[in-house]
Amino acid sequence: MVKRESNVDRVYDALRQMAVDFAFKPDQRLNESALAAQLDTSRTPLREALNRLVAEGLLTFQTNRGFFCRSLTPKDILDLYETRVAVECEALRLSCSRASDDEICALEMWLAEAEPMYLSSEDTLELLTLDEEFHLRLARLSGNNELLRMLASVNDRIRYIRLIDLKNMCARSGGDPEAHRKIMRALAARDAKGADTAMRSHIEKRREQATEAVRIAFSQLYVPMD
Amino acid sequence: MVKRESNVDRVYDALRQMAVDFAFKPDQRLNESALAAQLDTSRTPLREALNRLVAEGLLTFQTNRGFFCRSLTPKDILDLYETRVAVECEALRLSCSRASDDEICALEMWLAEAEPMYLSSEDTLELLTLDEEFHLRLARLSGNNELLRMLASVNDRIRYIRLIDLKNMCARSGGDPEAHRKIMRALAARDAKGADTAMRSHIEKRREQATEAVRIAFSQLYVPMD
DNA sequence: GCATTCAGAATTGTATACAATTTAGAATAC
DNA sequence: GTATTCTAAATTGTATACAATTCTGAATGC
Repeated sequence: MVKRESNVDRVYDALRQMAVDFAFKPDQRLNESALAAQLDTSRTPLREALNRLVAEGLLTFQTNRGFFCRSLTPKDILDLYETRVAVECEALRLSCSRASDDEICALEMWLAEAEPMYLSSEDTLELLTLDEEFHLRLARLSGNNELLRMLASVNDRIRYIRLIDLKNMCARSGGDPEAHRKIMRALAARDAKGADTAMRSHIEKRREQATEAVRIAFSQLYVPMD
Repeated sequence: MVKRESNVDRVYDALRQMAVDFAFKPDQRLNESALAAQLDTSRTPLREALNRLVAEGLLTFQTNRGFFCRSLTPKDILDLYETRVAVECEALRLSCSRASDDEICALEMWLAEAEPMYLSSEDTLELLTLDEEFHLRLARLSGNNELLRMLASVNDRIRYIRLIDLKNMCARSGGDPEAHRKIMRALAARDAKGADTAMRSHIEKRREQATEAVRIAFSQLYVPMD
């Protein structure tokens, strides 16, 4: 057998993508043999990858019953949004005193370039990707890799929820394209307190809308024939 | 073969304990066959458990080379302490508005009971456990399970560093037993701002001392014959 | 001495086999 | 019709085998 690159990593990446991109339904049980066949590997490396995803919180596991797509209760969603606040606000605070003018300027330019797309795009998934990228780039300015890692992890876990939220937001165009600029202005002014306030209210607003969007989506599940 | 409980979980717990309790030296390569024999299992479930620990950040993995005990650079330590600030301060902020008087009272009583031990104990490991428990109990008052989980994860990863720190602190009795009470007083008064300040300065002081302690410990490595 | 080469040993990567357990569904009783 | 029991099928749990790769250390050349 000839091998050039890591198979487990490939399987892990593929599974992670599937989990994040809603290929599994909440609470769905994953069939190991079927998944292994689909990813052209055997159950041994597959299970190693699945175990990583359990540790990351994307899947759950029950002895003798297997791996399941993790579902989120409203409480879970609240907890995760609060965690986002903790991570992003602290990262922003650090960025205010650490990021160089050049780095801030570069992010402002990226934002200016992305904004037209953000305002015009019809593709909800693309919007979500843009939004996530802004927040990740912002967090990266803190220079703290752990905070960045945690933000990425939280993002992955609420991605499904945020997509529902954005779909809803597009429909009624209730988004606030100013929010990101406001955060950037405070950062550029090295105004840690103002940045904290702007970030908090931005995430909080998104959380409220997401909760509402999820409520609507759930209610629609009960009248699926329209 | 008769089985009553999960083997992978048992192996995972054992490995985690070993990793947290310094059974592996930094950057040490773990021998799968030896570990499997030691834990009385085979390599298949062992590797599943090891993969979980990689996802948690306690170990690292290199294709075709295996699993390694993760070592921490000074930068890593700084990042982790900053993450602690982010998580604990936000949890405390939430606790200030959410925790019931009864819960706060119960934690104050626990602290009062633990303090004599904290002041007198010679056992550094016991001190560390007490300190970790206070911080975890405090974070639990936020009602946010994700923040709690993250704090536990960070604690596990800097446990080795904190032990070095505490050993050093005991030697020169430079600890501040007032710090925890101060945080509790602000919490009881529902003073979110004061609590934030107290927590920040507490963790920051510990971080500085830990960095110093690690520096001393490292320097001692170069003169090991005394 | 120091670097390089190259078997052989040790170790990791993973497919497979089979035991243990759970699940699904038919048969039965009420 | 509903609940219960039981058997067969499906699925998970893990030990093992062997291929692929890396590591070790002796032999060689400079």
